Amino acid sequence: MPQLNGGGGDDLGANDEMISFKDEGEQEEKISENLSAERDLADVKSSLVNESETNQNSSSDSEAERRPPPRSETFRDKTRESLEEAAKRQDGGLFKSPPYPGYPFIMIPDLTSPYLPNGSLSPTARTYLQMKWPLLDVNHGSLQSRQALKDARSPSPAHIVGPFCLEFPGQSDLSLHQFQLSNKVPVVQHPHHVHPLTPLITYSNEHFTPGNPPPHLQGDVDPKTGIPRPPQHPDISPYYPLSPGSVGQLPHPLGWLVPQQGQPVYPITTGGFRHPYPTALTVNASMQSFLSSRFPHHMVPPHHSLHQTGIPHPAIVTPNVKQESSHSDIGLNSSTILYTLHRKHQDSKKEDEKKKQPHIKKPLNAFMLYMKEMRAKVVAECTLKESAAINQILGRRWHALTREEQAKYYELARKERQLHMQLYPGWSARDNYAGNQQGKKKKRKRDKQPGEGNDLSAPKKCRARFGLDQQNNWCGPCRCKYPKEVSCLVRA
DNA sequence: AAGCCTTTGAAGAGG
DNA sequence: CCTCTTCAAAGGCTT
Repeated sequence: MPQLNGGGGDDLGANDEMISFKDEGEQEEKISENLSAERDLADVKSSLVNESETNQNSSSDSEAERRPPPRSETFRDKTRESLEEAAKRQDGGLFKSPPYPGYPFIMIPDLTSPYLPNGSLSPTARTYLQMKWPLLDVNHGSLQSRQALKDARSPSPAHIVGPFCLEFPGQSDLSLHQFQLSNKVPVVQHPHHVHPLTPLITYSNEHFTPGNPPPHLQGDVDPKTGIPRPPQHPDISPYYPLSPGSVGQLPHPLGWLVPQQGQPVYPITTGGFRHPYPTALTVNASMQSFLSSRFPHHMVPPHHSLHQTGIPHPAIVTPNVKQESSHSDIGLNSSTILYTLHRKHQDSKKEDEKKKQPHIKKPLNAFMLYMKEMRAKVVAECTLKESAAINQILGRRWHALTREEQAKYYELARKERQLHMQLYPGWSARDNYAGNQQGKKKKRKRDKQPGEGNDLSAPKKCRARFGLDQQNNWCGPCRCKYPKEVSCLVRA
């Protein structure tokens, strides 16, 4: 695969790798898809959203707007400007300008909302703060915040309904939540699997501005473990566990806006607890020390698995421990957890001794990084929860990205691989193959042949074969047009 | 409980 | 070199 020339310069090296197509049908489909998907989306939107909504939502980075050939002053530019301006007003420069001018995931809270009297935090901003920094006391869970939400959604389009995902790329999270609230969809679906303290950030060191962390983050305490953490190595991947202090020092220009996954790309398995909100409730300091002492070879892989910072690399996953990360653990008292872990540890001790090598996961590729970042947003926008469907949407959006936008992720992935190589010099992807994994069953071979029909890939084939213009030639399932198609693929 | 589904990309295996 | 396969994430669904 082509690699970005890691060198500075631009993402020119990414040109060759931007969009690769596997076969003609696919290519044909993709091309037509790229050209029509947005149109389809627009159709669906327009049929569902009234004009005022549309206008309101038009302040977005919608895919259609993202790539207008003559790009004088795009919407994003405007929104970015307004964002910067608002950020300056609000935080005196806390929020820096985006490192990626074309950053596609700007979700602008309505900073000019009428609900921002006297310069106080707007409800939208409160929502974001709550989402991103739940430790902040921003009317957390209070009636006030709910009222704020309620107020903010007052103009929500109650008429908008749909079993499938409505793609409103530029829609702010809050507005999307408004949609869902108005659609009687379970309350605010803010990204549950987003760790609010580990926003997706770039590798660029320039974002690691040494400064005083926010008061609530003072002391660089791991939100998961509750224990202090050593300073971050400047080279460490931002996808690796970040101390909240670091995060606090990371004024990712859009960090509070970006819908990120809370987990690092390599989910830290501190004590095996892997929860969307791994706060001190999940693992406290004593728990951490217990785990450290009780699971030395579990959690402390060979020397190379510890980054020079002393932070275990998140790519290291010990399957047994991961099993223990059941969400059901939440709510158990510490002694119960300790006992359970102890017993499980006893049970798996022998097995662990056999396989001393921890499972080092593959570094994430560009698309995986993109998915990781955008999944929460798509989930929030959709009523869909099934990852297969979500991934389809993400795949489309991936192709809809501009080269610059994709290049960002290719670059991130490249650095991810570099760091991975440095951390695990002897590691090979082969190590993770099922054949080399003890106790791990080999996945079923997916022998999908191109000619196969009647499978879930059929819609693709019809679309690729006949194109969107000749949908009358499509088979039944294939007529389920995007984005309905996605829901069609989801077995109800 | 384990595996599937679904996406893209990286990397290994094999011809 | 080319093609095929596996795995990385995710979580609901299926077996």
